[in-house]
Amino acid sequence: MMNIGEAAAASGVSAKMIRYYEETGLIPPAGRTSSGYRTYGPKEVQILRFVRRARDLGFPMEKVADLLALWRDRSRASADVKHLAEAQVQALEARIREMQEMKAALQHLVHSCAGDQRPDCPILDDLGGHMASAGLSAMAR
Amino acid sequence: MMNIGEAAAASGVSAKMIRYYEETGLIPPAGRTSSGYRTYGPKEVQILRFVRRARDLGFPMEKVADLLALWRDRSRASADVKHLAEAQVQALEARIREMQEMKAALQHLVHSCAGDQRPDCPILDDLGGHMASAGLSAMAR
DNA sequence: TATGGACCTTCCCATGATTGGAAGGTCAAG
DNA sequence: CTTGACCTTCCAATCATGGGAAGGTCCATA
Repeated sequence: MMNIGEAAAASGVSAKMIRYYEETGLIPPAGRTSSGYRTYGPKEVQILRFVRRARDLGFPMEKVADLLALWRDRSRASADVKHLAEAQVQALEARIREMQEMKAALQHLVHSCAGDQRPDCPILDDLGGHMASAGLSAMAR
Repeated sequence: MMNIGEAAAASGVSAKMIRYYEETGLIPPAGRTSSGYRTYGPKEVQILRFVRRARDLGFPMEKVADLLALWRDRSRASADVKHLAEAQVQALEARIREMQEMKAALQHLVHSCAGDQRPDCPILDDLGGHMASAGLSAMAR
């Protein structure tokens, strides 16, 4: 049995976040010693690592909760899990695409800027431009 | 002269955010009518559009403030602006790379999952795995 | 001129995930 | 027995944004 600090070190989740996950119900309340310290065993650490890894993979907390439920449910079909993961891949793809569009637009501006001592700068001209800038403005951020 | 609602419509920045930008000092305080309404002219709307566009391009607020300062400074060199924009391109590239790594890791898992009725699922196996998962865990999110 | 509705004002709250700190209790080693 | 490193709870801040309440203003129409 470990205390919260050891569990944090073993799982890669900070003690602060472990308490937060418990408070929000993502993970079940930890056991307590007679003096009130939280206790964690290997199983709990594994759950924490699960959460950590899923967060690393970009799953929002809500989806992590879904994954945890599937993980705990021995009878679930792997198709359910695969579906969640595929949705997450698509969410990542969408965000990547968005950011690539931003980058392309910005690079275009960078390339058209002399970058010397003169004050003329197409980048600022574009940013302050009088046109509606409808294209990029439509991008949800 | 427009009121805040008209300025919001003309700039694409919500009234809420206009007040917030003013409060945080990103933009100077707007003029007021005798009854306390904020007033905006074409110049102010242009500034708001500038902010909006820069945010669309992924600039964090802090960098937007830098860009605004350069914009207002008639004597600045275009190199300064270009430098900021290049840094932003690199920041975007780094984030894109991170997310592509996440996506690749997740796709790898998806491909190795049968996705049928059986409960065996490499995705969950990996997430809860006993290994340290050092590689991806090192990725800052 | 009164009234209604669409606007404005300020103020507070919530989000999501995380970090920080203060005040106080506990544990283990010296 | 003291010291320092841990633990506990509670409260606050972050960042950019949205939601809403309570109250004032503006304007068109009845």
